[in-house]
Amino acid sequence: MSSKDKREEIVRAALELIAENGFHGAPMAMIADRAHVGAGTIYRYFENKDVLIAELYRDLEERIYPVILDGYTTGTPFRERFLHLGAALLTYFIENPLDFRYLEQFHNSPYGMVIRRDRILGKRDGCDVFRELFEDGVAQQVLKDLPLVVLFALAFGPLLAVARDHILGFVTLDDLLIARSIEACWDGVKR
Amino acid sequence: MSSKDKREEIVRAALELIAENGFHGAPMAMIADRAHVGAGTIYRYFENKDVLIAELYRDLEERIYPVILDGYTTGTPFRERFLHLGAALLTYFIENPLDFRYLEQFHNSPYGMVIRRDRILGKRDGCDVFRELFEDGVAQQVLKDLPLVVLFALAFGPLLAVARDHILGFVTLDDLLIARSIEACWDGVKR
DNA sequence: AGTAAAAGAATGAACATTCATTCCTAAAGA
DNA sequence: TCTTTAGGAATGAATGTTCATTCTTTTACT
Repeated sequence: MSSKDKREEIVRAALELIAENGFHGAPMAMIADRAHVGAGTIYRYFENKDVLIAELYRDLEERIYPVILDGYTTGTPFRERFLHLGAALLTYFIENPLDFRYLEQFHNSPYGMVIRRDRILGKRDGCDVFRELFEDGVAQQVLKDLPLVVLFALAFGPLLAVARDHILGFVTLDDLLIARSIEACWDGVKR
Repeated sequence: MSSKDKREEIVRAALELIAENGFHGAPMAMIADRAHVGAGTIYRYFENKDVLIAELYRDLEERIYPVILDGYTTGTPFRERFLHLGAALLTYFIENPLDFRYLEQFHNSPYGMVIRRDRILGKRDGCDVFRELFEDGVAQQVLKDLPLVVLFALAFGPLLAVARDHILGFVTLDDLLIARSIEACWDGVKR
């Protein structure tokens, strides 16, 4: 197994275990076992568990980003752009439940809070399509006249909640339900 | 200190620490310290940590319930009832951030999942105002024709997201913003 | 005094991390 | 070509720490 593959095995194993059982249901020894790797080997690739968790998050973001931007064009009307991103995101989560669950874990942890805080209070990074889109929507007066943060909450809150319910098996979303859910998110933020 | 008080001190300390630092940032010894109680004493009141966590949750529900039902009447039009419950809930969370944070922790843990599953997939208990309200709204055709679970997600998703952002200090909600946020939730679910 | 409650030190299990050792590969020497 | 040998990679047992829980001692009440 190449060095690259080994790193990927570790990342995959960690993602699975953390998504399924949370950070504390994923001891390093268990991650090592599932990756078919010695416990010490993980530390050749990641300084410690926190670093592993953080890099996992970055890997994930990089994987998601191109997928939801596929077919996204800044030229189309605002509503269409919104619906595109929403549907793409929701679809991605439904097709990659482990990714979703990992992100949720990460989000609700001290690690995630810091990132969220940085992102919301200014610090720019790759993931600014959403910010740009929403700022645009406010400027064009197609969105409600509310603080950006609130608009984010109104749009992503229900989206994530719906995704969670699907992934936990409380409801089964087909393409129609996905589209109608995103429309509902739109109804929440549109002026 | 009476036996009742001691139990309450333990509950209060546990709530604070868990809300602030998560389940794993709240070791029993620390809870004991903050409650001005010996570590062993906790075990006179709660069989183990899991039981403490679960009872804390039940205590919390019992405290919230009467507050949000205050002034709620089944006679008024659907929209009003929805707005009342939404605003009451959001206001409660904003006034009791520790309660909110604890509930979030609980929600995103194995403990909470089980409860959620039971509640959604039938098993009735005290907290059925919401279910009744929503079933009513579907029957009256004032709500979108979507599965109940999805309607819940559309209504509570943004509400909780907004509460979180306020409590984490990403935005400051005043009465107007609260009202407008709930209105937006309403826009999301109304037909 | 006798009993129940409280305290906090002791225990042992779980875990992240380290490190002495083994394994593998590939270059060097014959 | 075959053998030796260095150097990095991998391993997993050992370590030290953190915690929930238990146990023994101390305190307070009747």
